[in-house]
Parts: sequence; C-alpha cells; structure tokens
Amino acid sequence: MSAENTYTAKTDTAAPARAGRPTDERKTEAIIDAAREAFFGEGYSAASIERIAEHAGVSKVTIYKRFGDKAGLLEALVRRQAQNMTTAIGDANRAAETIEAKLVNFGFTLMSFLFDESHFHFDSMLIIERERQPEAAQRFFDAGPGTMRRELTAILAAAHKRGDVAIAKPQRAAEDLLSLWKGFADMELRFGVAEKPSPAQIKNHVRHGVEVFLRAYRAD
Amino acid sequence: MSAENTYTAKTDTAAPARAGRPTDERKTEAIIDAAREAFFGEGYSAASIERIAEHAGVSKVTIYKRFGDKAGLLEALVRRQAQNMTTAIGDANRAAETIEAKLVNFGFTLMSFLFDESHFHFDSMLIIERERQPEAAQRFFDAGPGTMRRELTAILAAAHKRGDVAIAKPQRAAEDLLSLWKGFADMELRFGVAEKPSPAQIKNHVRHGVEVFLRAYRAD
DNA sequence: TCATTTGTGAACGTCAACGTTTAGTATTAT
DNA sequence: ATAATACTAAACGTTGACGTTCACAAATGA
Repeated sequence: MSAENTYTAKTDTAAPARAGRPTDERKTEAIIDAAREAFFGEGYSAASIERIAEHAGVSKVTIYKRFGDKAGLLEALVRRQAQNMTTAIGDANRAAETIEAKLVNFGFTLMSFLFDESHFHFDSMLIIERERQPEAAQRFFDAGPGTMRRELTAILAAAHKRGDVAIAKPQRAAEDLLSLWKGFADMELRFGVAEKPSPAQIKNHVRHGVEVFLRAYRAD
Repeated sequence: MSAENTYTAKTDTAAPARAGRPTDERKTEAIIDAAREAFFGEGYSAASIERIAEHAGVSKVTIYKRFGDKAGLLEALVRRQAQNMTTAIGDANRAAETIEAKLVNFGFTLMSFLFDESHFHFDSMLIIERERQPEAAQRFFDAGPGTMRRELTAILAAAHKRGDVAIAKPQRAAEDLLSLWKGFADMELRFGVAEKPSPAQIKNHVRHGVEVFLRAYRAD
C-alpha cells in the first residue's frame, strides 16, 4: 500500500535499504505456488499447511509470519489469482480486424489461462468455501468472471453499434458466449482426459463457440 | 443385490418377515439427506460424520453400521444422486410436438433438478474429490451428465433426420446446448442470489438457451 | 418369555492439523 | 563486532474428527 518499495529489472529482491536480513521474496512466491497446487488439488479443508510448507521448501512458521493463518493464505492466493486473471484479460483485449477475430482472440487468451491454471478446481473450491470467506470470494468473482463479462459485453455492444451483429442484450449475449466456451472445458474435465488440451485444441474449442454464437447473433 | 426385499406402495418399511428388530428405512433416508446437505454445503473433508448424525437425528454408530465409513457414505450418496438424476431425465424425455417444445421440456426438467438439488456444489465437490473415489465419481458422471448428453444427442440426431435442424455433429451440438443451459446457472451462482430461481425464471433461462441454439442450428 | 436384531449414548484411543513457542542460525546495515 | 531482522527445526498444547467398544434400551419373531 505504501510507496517504500524499490524495484529492479529482475525478480531479484530489491535493496530494502534498511534493517537486518531482507525478506526473501522468492519464498513468498514458492508458498503461493504450493498453496495454489494444494488448494486447487485437494480443496481448502483437505489441504494442510504443513504439506504446503514442505512442498514450498519453507518453514511452517514463515507461512504464519507472512499470511497470519490458513484463511489469510487463501485470501492472498485469491488476490493473486484475480490479479493474474485481470492482466491476462487485458492482454486479450488487443485490436483485431473482424469481430470474429476479436472474439476468437479474447476467448483463446481467456481459455488458455483457465486451462493453464487448473482454474476449475479453484472455481469449485471457492464456491464451496465462499461461506467461510465471502469477501475474498466476492472480490475474486468481481475481478475474474466479472471483468470478463464486462469486457466481453463492451466488445459485443460496440460490434452491435457497428452493425456487425444483432444483439439487443449484450450482457446476456456475453453470458451465452462465455457459457459456450466454459462448457467445453467442463465437459472436457468431466469426461475427458485430465491432461490440459493443446493450444490447437483450445483454439478449436474457442472457434467453434464463436461460430455457433455468430450464427445465432449475426446481423442479417 | 439379492432379491429379499418386499415392497409396499408407500415409503413405509415393508415387513422384513424374519429376525429381530427391523431396520428403520426412514433413518437411512434421513442420513442420506443430512449427508447430502453436509457434503454439498461444506465439501467432503469439511463435513463431519458427527454433525451429520446429529442433524439426521441418528446415532453415529448407526451410520457406521450401514455405510462402513465416510467414503462409503459418500459412495451411497453418489449412487442415490445418480439414480435420482436418471429418473428425472427419464421424465424429461416425454413426447412433445415441435423440436423447440421438446428441447424446452428436456431443459426445464433437467435444470429444475439441478437447481433443486444444489447440484453444482455436488459437482464441484466430486471434481475435487474424484481422486479419492475415482470409480464413484466416474459412475456418477456416466449416470448424470453422460446420460444427459446421450439423450440430448439422440433427440438432436432425430430432429436432424426429420429436417427440423441442420446438425452435422449431434454430440457437439448437445454439448453446446447443455453449456448454454448450465452457463446460466453458473452465472447465477457466482454473481447472483444464492436462492434458487423460481420455475418461471428457470423456464426463461431454458427458453433463451433453446432460442439461441436454434438460431444457430436451424435448418434454412 | 426368550432369542435376535436394531439402535442409542457415552466413553475411548488415535491421529492429523492448526497455530504457538523457543532456542538457535543466517543475512544484512551500521 | 553488534544490533536487527528473517528464517528454521523441533517441540508443544489444543482441538476436532475418525472409527471402535461397551453396556443397555427398543422392537420384533418364535
């Protein structure tokens, strides 16, 4: 929150300029990574801080010093995850010629991120655990799915204004398209292989979704 | 497995015709109901057998006598849930005039079931917990989503043959429609109210999904 | 009535995890 | 060198949950 950090080009810890031994930022990363894997894979309750510490190559006390308790660790992870998502979506909103290309672009970046981060487990976990951490969950959904929906809604509304599509209710249409994309992933996860699909497969999924969507919403 | 049960019209326990005190079948129901609520609401690990017993108005020992252990209880619940789902889908596949009415019919029954049973929590839980109970999860997915997909695929293929729609790959189209339906529910769950939507709202959701779907797949 | 089975309540042993404390080591600025 | 901070390993107290055991009550057929 305050502005007392200094930055270097690399991941190297910047000089803290004061006090004793500097905190090793890579440890924080390692902890969050291990927490992600644990929380994603086993769910919040089943995941144990002891195993997270071991897997991160870090003492248990370090985790408590930095994150307070288990809930605090979850909260930090949620915050990080939402932030990752936001930047990924920012990247996705780059220029493209046709509305079709724009949508494929957006969808591909989004779906790649979701698959890459095993995001569905996270989703699942948060839905269950949101009674325990309502604010964190809310913040995540706002930053994640909420932003996606807003961005996509804006894209569709603009396309409608240009006459590329015929969309009376852009938010609902955005939900439709998101559903088509996400549905693929759900099916994949339930029936299919647990391995994450190749970029080519993801692109096919996304393309198909856009195709169906545009057949339904194409301006005549 | 064996055929030594006798049946009456009601939920009343049939006469066991042998031995000492008859098992109270309503207790089994109460246990499964409580387990459903607990597993749905908190996830497998967080749910405690002690609380389930208390909530079911039953001794803890009774649960262990009937289900062996916690995993056994989950397995029984999964079995029951899959069976409920199958019968619900059977009901959904009744006759209707137009393809549109058929699809709305199917979707409405399906979505009503999903919402009514807070099925998404269950889904979420199973995805996380399937490492612990792969066979049970597989059986559930086959009986639930798998059956849905098969049934819907058949309906769409038949409609294609009659020339009502233009669908080259019926299974993919079925996934599209299921995605559109389920996506609504997901959004609802993430952003919206936690309360379950009214039948009218569900019907609106389903109708909209069918509408979009048919605009995309309508035979010209 | 008696044998048989279901079910209860309370207590028990065990274990895993949370979160804390302590004593000591590592790494930095002064 | 010294003070200050980060970090570790190991032990600790506590809690909650799993699953079991035991003595006893309840419900039924013979």
